[in-house]
Amino acid sequence: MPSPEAIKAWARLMRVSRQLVESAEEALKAAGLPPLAWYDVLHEIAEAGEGGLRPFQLIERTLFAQYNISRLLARLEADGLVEKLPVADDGRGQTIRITTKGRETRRRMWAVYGRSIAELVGAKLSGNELTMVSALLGRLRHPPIAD
Amino acid sequence: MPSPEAIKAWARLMRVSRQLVESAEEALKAAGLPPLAWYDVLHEIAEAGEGGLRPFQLIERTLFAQYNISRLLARLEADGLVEKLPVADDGRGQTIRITTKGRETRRRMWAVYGRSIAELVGAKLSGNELTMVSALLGRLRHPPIAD
DNA sequence: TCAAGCTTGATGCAATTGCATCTATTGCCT
DNA sequence: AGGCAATAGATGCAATTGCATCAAGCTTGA
Repeated sequence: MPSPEAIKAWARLMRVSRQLVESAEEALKAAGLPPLAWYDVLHEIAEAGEGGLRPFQLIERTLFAQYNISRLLARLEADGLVEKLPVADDGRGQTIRITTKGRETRRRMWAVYGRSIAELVGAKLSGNELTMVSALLGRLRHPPIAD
Repeated sequence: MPSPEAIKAWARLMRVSRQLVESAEEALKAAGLPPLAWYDVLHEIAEAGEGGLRPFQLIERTLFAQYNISRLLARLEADGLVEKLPVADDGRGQTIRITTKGRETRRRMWAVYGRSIAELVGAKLSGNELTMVSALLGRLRHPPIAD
């Protein structure tokens, strides 16, 4: 039902993305660092700055399931990378803020993760090509993004 | 360390691929069908035809870990979708062959999976654009593929 | 020929994921 | 106010994944 071109693009996307994730994950593990998922979350929380983020905002920004975020945050907290603060005007919620140790871990992860990105992607395509890939993939997003 | 273009392309790739997998997986589940991984394996085994495939060949073709293939095959066999045959000249190995029921399941999965591909990818980009995506992603593969 | 090492595939156990459900609040509607 | 649906987050339990290791069979080389 899909065109041969669509099937090929899909297959490439599946294979390449799995391969890249695996490589990056492997590099992190080899450096004795936590998995990619931790970076994603630490990144979002760090971006949020002093104000921190609510878990449900994290769910919107990343693509993790609710229970996944809940437990991931528990692990991050147990490791002292983030702290959970009660929210003044909502007794159910909490605000997650990154700690100094969390920032440090994120920094060390980026040293490895960033290098992986540079090697696996940055070194393989020109700036123009990278921009083109981004634009095309942006149209596959939901919702689509042009930029 | 990576250029902003590389980071953006990477981020897009990560997000889009996760989103697409999730959508396809959801469609299969909604249709009461097995997960994507089963399709991948059934596909490879079906391609191999009467001769079947050895598990280690499956590992080369897909990106699954050895233990993953081992258990996935056990589940497929338990469901009667594949059969394991002893190999004449290698007492350790086995040959995996798809059964009629397996072919039927693969067919029903493709009806749903193929539609997902058509909707999620085929409908979003032109044939030219799809070919371009494939070519660019092909260069990110390991080993890189031009075609 | 036979010991050492490699390949093929399975498996015990811990960690993670997925699913369903639960508790505690909050917001809304009457 | 009072009840009822919706939201925020946690969690028990089953299934899956990851890691390490194992067993069995092959291969090679002295």
